[in-house]
Amino acid sequence: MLDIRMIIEDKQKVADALSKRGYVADLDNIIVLDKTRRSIIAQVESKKAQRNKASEQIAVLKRNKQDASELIEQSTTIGVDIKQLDNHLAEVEKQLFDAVALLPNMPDDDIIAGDKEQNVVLRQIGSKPTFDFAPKNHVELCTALGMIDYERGVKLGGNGYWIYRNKGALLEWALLNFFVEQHLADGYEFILPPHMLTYKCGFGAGQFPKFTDEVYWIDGEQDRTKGQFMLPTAETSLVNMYSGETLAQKSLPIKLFAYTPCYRKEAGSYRSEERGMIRGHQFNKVEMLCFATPEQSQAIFEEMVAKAERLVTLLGLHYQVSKLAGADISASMARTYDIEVWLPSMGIYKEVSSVSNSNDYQARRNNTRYRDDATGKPRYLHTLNGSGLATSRVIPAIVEQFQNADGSVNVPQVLQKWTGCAVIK
RNA sequence: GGAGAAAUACCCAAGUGGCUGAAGGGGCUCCCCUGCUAAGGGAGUAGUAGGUGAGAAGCCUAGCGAGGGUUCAAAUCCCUCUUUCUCCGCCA
Repeated sequence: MLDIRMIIEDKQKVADALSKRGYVADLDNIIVLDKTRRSIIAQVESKKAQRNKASEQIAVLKRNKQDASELIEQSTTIGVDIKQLDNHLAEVEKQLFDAVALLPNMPDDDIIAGDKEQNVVLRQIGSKPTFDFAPKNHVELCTALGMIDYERGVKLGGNGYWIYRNKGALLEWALLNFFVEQHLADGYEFILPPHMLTYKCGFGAGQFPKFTDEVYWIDGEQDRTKGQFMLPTAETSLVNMYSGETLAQKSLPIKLFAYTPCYRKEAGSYRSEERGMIRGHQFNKVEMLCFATPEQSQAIFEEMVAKAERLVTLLGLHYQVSKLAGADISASMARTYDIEVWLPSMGIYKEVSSVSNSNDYQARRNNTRYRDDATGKPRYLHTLNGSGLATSRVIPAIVEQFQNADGSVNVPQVLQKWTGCAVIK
């Protein structure tokens, strides 16, 4: 949610920032609605002041057993006007709110305009592995090694589901353990949230109303605002943990991480290059989420990027870090860096972590504030999130980058204490 | 799933239609008094959101779990919802 005041005071700045996404906003409509809103408020409030005065006088008269019928009549008339104006006001406010809620976040100043093609690779770590044999893709490898059962997964869950088995399940679990261990070492708090969330969470995270139909609803067919949906990422739950609250400044930054499966419809997104575990309806992810003051937030962002990078580095994977261009940043975010691992079979770098700063966009939507020590006033805080990491993208990278000529796969050293083996064959 | 009870400020709590934006207590902040393992006295203590202002000045509006309604007037009466507690049922 953007600040309406900012839209009114500096329309051009907002329009320019949004245009970096290729987003054309009807800000004039918002400004007109706000003007209307103010004028109605001025009217209805002066009427209410009148009525309050009359009520006071009526009370005095009644106490003195005097006749108040004239004032009561007056007050009745005022009441009719108030009701009318209030109804009109509610209508205008809803229109205004909906219009502003639809606007995406403003990319930070240093974010460049344009789509994916404008993304900038900040750094590449490690190098592409070379093979003196014909490398296989992760679907072949995982199937042959009995790690993933794609066919029976479809039997159970339908298209887009798989089963982790045997060493595959062990490797998955090892990754999760590894991530948890690392985040705990950094002092992040471990959270296991509910997987089914209320509409408000989706709105607060900035995913609704735009993506309302891209999550799984378990009820609320008639009225989505009363239903529950399966979370598409732990961010949706974590970012709403303190909604409606005003935190003490000294409690910030708050650093959390959660493990949850993520449930996504991913309707129409299947491409042959996304076979296997690249895009499923359910995948495991560890998510980091921080609440920070505006002053802290940039440093926290860098910290989270560094944390995600360290996980990939410790696994020994070759990866790169991309700074996303305006149109590639999701709607709620002002800045996003992707960490992308090399997938030999596809010849591309695929995202395993996306670290973003929402600034106060989400906090405005879910009303999360902190009390500023200097002014004593509440202020919206900043929310940051980042995967750390999504396992469904990491396992393909591991099996493909660490495969041997005989079809076996080397297990990253840091995971071996959980897998109990150095090679999966 | 059913029945009942409750929700008031940092905490406890009074308040069944009008001088209640809210008694009283605790806590906290400040001041005064007194020297001794602390006590007493006094003052302050609804934050917030919104409108109008140059304005963290005034003035106004809203705000007693949330949302509606009745009324000239609602913390107080009515309806719906949420949460908590108690009891009953269900529990792969």
